[in-house]
Amino acid sequence: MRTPHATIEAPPTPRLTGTSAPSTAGTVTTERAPGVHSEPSTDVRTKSQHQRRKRIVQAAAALASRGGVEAMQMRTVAERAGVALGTLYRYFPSKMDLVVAVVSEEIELLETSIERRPPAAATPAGRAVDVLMRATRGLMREPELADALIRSLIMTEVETPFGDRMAALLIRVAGGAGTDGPTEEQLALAGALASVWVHELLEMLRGRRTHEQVQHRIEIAADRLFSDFRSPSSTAN
Amino acid sequence: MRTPHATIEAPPTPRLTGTSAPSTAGTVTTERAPGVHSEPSTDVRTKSQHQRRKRIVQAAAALASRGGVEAMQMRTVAERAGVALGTLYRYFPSKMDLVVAVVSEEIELLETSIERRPPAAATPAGRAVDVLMRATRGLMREPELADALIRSLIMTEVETPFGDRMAALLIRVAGGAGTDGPTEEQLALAGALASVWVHELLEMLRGRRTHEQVQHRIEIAADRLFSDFRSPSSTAN
DNA sequence: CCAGAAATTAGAACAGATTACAATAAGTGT
DNA sequence: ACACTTATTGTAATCTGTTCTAATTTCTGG
Repeated sequence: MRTPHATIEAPPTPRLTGTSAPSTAGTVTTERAPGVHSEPSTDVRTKSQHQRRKRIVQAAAALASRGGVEAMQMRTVAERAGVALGTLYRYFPSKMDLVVAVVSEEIELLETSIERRPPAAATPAGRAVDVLMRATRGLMREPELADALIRSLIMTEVETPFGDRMAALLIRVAGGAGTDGPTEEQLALAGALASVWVHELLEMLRGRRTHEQVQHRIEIAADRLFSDFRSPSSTAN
Repeated sequence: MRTPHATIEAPPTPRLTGTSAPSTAGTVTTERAPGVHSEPSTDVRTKSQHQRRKRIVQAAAALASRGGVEAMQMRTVAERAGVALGTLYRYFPSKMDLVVAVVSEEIELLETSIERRPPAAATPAGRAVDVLMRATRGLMREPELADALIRSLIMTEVETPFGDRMAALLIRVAGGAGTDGPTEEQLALAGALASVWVHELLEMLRGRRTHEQVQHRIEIAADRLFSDFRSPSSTAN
């Protein structure tokens, strides 16, 4: 038998030598290595490891853009990235971890895009819808990839900053968080909207919704969920 | 290469001989066999097929209750159900189909339970929360199973009556549908609540939410989403 | 009860993810 | 430069879902 998942010691290096860990955002295998102090964050042993990781994620994304997860086979990824299969597994303990890494990049792209051109709608709900639909369009440009990513994210044991991250983003654009961060309730509502979005996205990927239907449904949900979010004025803190 | 999934002809028998199909609710392989007339519903060739199917689903559920999907291996299921691997695959073209079948049973149980003891809360939202939390408790009795099922459902290519079914149930208990069925908007709202529930359930399974937190979040969402559902009175049709 | 159609079976075969391992290359501290 | 720890590489092996096949059994309609 074999360990199904989780509870693996630490990523690549993190032994007591305090050397490093190639992984940056991925490799979130559910358990922290006990006794191992902090994490020098993006602390990678060498630059070549950074690049190696990058090559891997890149190769993975490229492959996934084509035939989806199916096409993104570990052997192929390793080959394309120019690393040995074992190495690939050292960086990403499972295919899911790799997928998560790919997604993380996508989200970062979205966040950047939002910063560059913030949603302009008048109401908090409107702005939230804006963001979600922008994300939707972005993802739907590569349906195979989107499908693979979304599903994998939902499936995985791996820590998924996804929902929380999207929720935080929504609160931000809706203009919700006071100086001491968002309310419990706001988090709940934003989280709810995020999960509705994910669900609609999945339905769209399954071909059971058109872009319009998705937008409509998200609008309906957003209107209700974000109705008493702070209006665009009253920036009291 | 091999066909990844979907678009398989018809379940077990459905050729032109109009014989039958062992499968009852599962086996939703994304495509109907073209040209094949209606479906005599629960029309199974023989009773033994009914039983065989039952044994299979039963075995699958039992296994999943233990180690989750991981433990529910096709070979093992076949063995436990006392059928050949090939037969298992004839009944359920893929593991997902089998999982769907297992879930269907669970949902049926819930529906029955709801009928037997309808939610008593005063508001539509309250009743919806009642139902969802009851479902949650039921599922959480077998965490491994629940986890396996929920995830698999989200992952699969297979038709998932899940969301829609739960949405329908919610509308029913909330007292929403007029004679000509629920509104588009009601469907959207109930669907939204259902997806929030699924998400929270997942988070709970991941150990990131307590039962209370889930309830709280669902209440918050339900209050907003079901606020203008028909009040408990005015049963005009 | 017989002939043909469909189902079931046992078991081999295949595919892709994951693991194991021995040999070699790199990086580090002194 | 040396000894030592950690990474990387190749490659074989393992595990599990899925497919295939030939032989056998079960049905169904006369």
